Amino acid sequence: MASHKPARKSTIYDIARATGSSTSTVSMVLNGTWTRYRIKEETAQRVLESARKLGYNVNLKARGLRLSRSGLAGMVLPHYRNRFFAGLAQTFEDQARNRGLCPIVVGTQRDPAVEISVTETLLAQRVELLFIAGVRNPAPLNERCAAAGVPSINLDLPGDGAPSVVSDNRGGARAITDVLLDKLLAQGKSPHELVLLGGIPGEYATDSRIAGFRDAFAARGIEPAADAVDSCGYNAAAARRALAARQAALGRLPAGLLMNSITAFEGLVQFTSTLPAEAWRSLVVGCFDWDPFAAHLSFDVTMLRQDVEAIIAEAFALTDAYDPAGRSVVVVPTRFGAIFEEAEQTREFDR
Amino acid sequence: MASHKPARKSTIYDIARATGSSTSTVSMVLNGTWTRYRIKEETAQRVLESARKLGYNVNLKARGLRLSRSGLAGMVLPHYRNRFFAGLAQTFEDQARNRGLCPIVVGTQRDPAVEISVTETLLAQRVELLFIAGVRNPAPLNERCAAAGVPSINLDLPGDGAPSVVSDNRGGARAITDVLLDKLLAQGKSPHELVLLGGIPGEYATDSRIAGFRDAFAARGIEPAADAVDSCGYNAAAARRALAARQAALGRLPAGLLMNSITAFEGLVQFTSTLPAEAWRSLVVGCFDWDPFAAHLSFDVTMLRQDVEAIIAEAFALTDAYDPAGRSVVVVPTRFGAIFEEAEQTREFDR
DNA sequence: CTGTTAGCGCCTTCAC
DNA sequence: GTGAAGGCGCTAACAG
Repeated sequence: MASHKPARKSTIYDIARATGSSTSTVSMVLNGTWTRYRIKEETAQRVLESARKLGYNVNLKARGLRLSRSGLAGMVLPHYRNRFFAGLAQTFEDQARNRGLCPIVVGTQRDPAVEISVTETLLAQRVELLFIAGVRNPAPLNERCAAAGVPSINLDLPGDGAPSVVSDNRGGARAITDVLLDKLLAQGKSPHELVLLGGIPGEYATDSRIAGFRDAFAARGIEPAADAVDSCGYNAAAARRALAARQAALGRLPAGLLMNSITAFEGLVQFTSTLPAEAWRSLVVGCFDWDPFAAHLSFDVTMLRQDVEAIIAEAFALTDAYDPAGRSVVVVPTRFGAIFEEAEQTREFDR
Repeated sequence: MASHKPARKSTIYDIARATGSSTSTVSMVLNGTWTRYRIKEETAQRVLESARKLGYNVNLKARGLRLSRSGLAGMVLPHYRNRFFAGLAQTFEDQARNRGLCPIVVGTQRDPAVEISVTETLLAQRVELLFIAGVRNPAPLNERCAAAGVPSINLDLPGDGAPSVVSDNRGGARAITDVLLDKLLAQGKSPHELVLLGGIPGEYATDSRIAGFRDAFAARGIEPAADAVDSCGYNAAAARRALAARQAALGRLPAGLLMNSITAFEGLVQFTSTLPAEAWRSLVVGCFDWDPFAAHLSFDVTMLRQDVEAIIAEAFALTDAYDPAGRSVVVVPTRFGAIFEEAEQTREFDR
């Protein structure tokens, strides 16, 4: 029974010929609109069966061409290597499918050239909407989408080129800083020991987090140390270097550390792994973003989690009532919790 | 300058009209084939400029329809939450782009119904090839691809429905078991203490790993303990339960543990975190798959890494010389190394 | 050197 | 109830 016809897929013409009916009849039956056109039940059955027998599969390109609707939903992100982006991709796929769209997500490696070319390809595929996450500068992408009349939404960073949905970085930073300050005080340490490490100066998320960090101090009528904020970049190596510098200057590590990304946190872990336990045992640590294993390291670490479900849901909502001229910014709360709570959540995620 | 025409994208007709030339001229110019047809330089420039001005963007659906080539490459996988799948996705995207294809990867959550529907959607989009990873049973998917005349390749599991490329699970298991046995002996412990935990009986990867595990023992003229292999499933909760049972029966944990997945390893970490350090401090642990943070837990753990680059490269090679009747299986070596080596590799991955 | 034309596979009005 | 016809945007002959 091996069908030896891999060359050409069967079309509605084939099945029209096979059933002795016309293409429009076949089309109607296949689209379920046949009841409205009172096509004979029997004809419909014949068509359906023939379609199955011929291994028919709609050509969405042709349909899309005709209907000028592709049924595609696009998303670009830098990579899948942290919980935030992996979660965004996952959730996007689920929600897109629920809406009858075919999700197509592409990683760009934070390379602006790739970002552009991917966007253009997606546009050329006629995606019906595009979500953009983790891009340094979304403006050129938004612009191309606008020119093509395709709604684009920026995730996790606001842009002037399109509506965006962002997490509440400032509020989250405020909350986690509060926790760390309390822990520090409980240890009898000075609030001035608390340091915010990592991120990029001028970048939206970093700036918001710095503001939240300061908010927490201000609420207590105090100020962070003059050198409390070091936006040394997001990666592990940079964090290691920054920590080494502090250690050299201070003769030890600061008592409290708020790391601006899971990769910066990784740098901390790498750095301390070269040190005796006494050097870091009682550190008070916080981190933006999270990782299931990080919860089990020998640190007292509080991790912040972004609500990817809410972010994607808001983004879809924005496309539903898309205003090409609108520059709205929707803010979604961040959540944080004890490390074991986070670990629990991981577990259920992976059945 | 806000273009208020989001409704209709411009087509080659628009630009033909604008430049007073014909659609074929425009098409040739836009496709770069115009030199071959000796179209006047000046005309070409005029077309190009007009295209830019009108914000023209090819409709790949129409082109695909005409050429019956979509330029799309598809991949399905369960999720992005471990290094293996995230790496596969990443590498696939890179290599697909290098070949001038637009990668489209979709997560299925290991839900067979989703797997089927995603495959059909991808086929309907006329992907030119489909890579299938982490599916319980690829046969129905392969079948649908074959019916549509689309090459499909199974990754990491062989199927009788299509060619496949798998990692050398048996060889890897053999190698890592050797390492663990040596460590155990160095501690003066019995090889019979070594346990292989996790995975699914009858599943290809699990079975190969069990075979490799036994190989390592056989090479030394010994045999694992009768209850050394416990294929309790892949998830953390199952591993926790299995460990609890061992602990109850033995009064302590076995001295050597080879975990069959990163999630099972997570179960081990969760379980030991409820125990005093003496209970696990000197455990000898190995793990299939890896995680940057896992390398920094308080365990002596050896992790196995699958070569995603090689897997994807082999898969593309198989599609190049695709034999629809072929059932070839390409085996790619696994690598493993000290935990710090792995950590190093992570770091460079994330710049 | 450039324009005309005929589809690619599908859907939808409009006759019959 | 069903068939014929037009066209979505593009490309590749084939004529000029």
